[in-house]
Amino acid sequence: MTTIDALHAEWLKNPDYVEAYEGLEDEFPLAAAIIEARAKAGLTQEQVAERMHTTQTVIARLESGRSKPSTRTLERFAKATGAKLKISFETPRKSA
Amino acid sequence: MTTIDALHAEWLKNPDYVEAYEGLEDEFPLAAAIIEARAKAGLTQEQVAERMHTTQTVIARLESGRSKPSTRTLERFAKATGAKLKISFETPRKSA
DNA sequence: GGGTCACATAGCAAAATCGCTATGTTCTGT
DNA sequence: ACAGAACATAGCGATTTTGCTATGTGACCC
Repeated sequence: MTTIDALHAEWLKNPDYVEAYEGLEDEFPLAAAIIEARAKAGLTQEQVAERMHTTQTVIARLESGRSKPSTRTLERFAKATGAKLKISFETPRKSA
Repeated sequence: MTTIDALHAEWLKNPDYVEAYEGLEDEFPLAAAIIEARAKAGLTQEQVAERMHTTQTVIARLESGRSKPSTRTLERFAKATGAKLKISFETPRKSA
């Protein structure tokens, strides 16, 4: 476990987050994915913001689901959290 | 096979598209995904544009990879092609 | 209580995407 | 060669996201 993980483990495993995006994943699946990605990275909003060269406000807005971010922003967020952005279009069965 | 599929099958299975995004999927994976989604839907750029209440120009710009579309646009595109937008953050192994 | 940390919200200027028209290119069929 | 279809590109106003500061809330520790 890295130092960062250890330091933030307390509030990361806090059920607050679980609750938070359990309610969100229906309404704002993107926001939920963002929250989860940051949680997995073990970073605070401000730390992610730093790595994106922006402010904590922006991250909060992303996680609130009150914005339709561009792929430019999503890419930067992915890099900041050490993740890889994956956008795909799932085509449902067209059978009977 | 629907009527639309039949009508457009000719140029849809045309290797042009395969070539096109085979070169793109490295540089512009999103553009490639968009092209593929439209191909699977069997629609022309103009038809997709209509369903998105926009113009053919916009679709061309999306598929060219010269834009960083917002998730609002991606959602509309997904609906237009009968697909489901899926955005996720893939977290790589952090093991040795 | 006082202080700090993490996160949320408000509001506005700057920058980006979006929507649109006009026009060009390539291919196909006649 | 001509006409039409499908797609690409240029350019510009309109709408949206972005970036920022200021401020508020709740939790934790001293």
